[in-house]
Amino acid sequence: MKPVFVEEIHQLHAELCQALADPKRILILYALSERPLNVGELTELLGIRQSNVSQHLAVLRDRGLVNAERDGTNVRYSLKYPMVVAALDLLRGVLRDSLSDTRNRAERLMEIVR
Amino acid sequence: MKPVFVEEIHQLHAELCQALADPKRILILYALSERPLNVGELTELLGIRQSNVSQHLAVLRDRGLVNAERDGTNVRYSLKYPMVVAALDLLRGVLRDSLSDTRNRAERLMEIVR
DNA sequence: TTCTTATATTCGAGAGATCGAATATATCCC
DNA sequence: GGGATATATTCGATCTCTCGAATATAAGAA
Repeated sequence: MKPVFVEEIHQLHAELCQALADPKRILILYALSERPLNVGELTELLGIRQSNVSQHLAVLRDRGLVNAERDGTNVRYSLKYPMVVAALDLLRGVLRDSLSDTRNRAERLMEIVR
Repeated sequence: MKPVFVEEIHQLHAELCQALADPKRILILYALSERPLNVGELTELLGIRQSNVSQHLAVLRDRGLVNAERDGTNVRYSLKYPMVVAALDLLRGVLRDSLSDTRNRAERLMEIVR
């Protein structure tokens, strides 16, 4: 495998992470991990403009992370790879540890300052 | 827990993902998962400017993903949470599946077009 | 066809990310 | 102290992201 392809893999890998790098898209993915939802339901859930929801869904579609199935006038979105949510869960664990570390460090510093 | 805090968690979660959303930072994290490295070694590995490496390391530091330990004139960086690389591995798996799906779809389409 | 509802796309403004170049800081050695 | 090396930061240009507003498309009902 040529180095140029290796770099392209890392680019795609980064673009996948980029798709997760927005709080609303994270919410969308977690919601879809429960059950498929159409755009209207997601719009109500997120409490933002419908066009904005569609824009975020377009990002997730571009990255191949969701399926879109038209059902009459609705479009039903579903999660394509549950592993994405597993990855998000791992990162949430990292976040928890990181916050805990930060808090403990702050507490130690407070002891010294007191 | 108040809704405002829930939203802040999703914001932090997204910021964590954002830290992974760059090919060079992904390479840095994978390299550090093998062993701690100093800035010079990372610069050589990535083949980019030293200032750029420092900038990427600053992002990872800000998000609390790496430790930086000064050793004389060098600074040794190490991975703080191996789970981050586990999450990257999961996403790489998703990427592989996604590419495989795309290829298979293209093959089926070629059958029809032929 | 026209009307209505659901969803998608386009556009432009503002915010944010990335880079190289230049400069600053920190440590060590003399 | 001064000089050398390693790393960090700042600055400005360019690019990308996100949003709301407006508009476009698609399907169904009348």
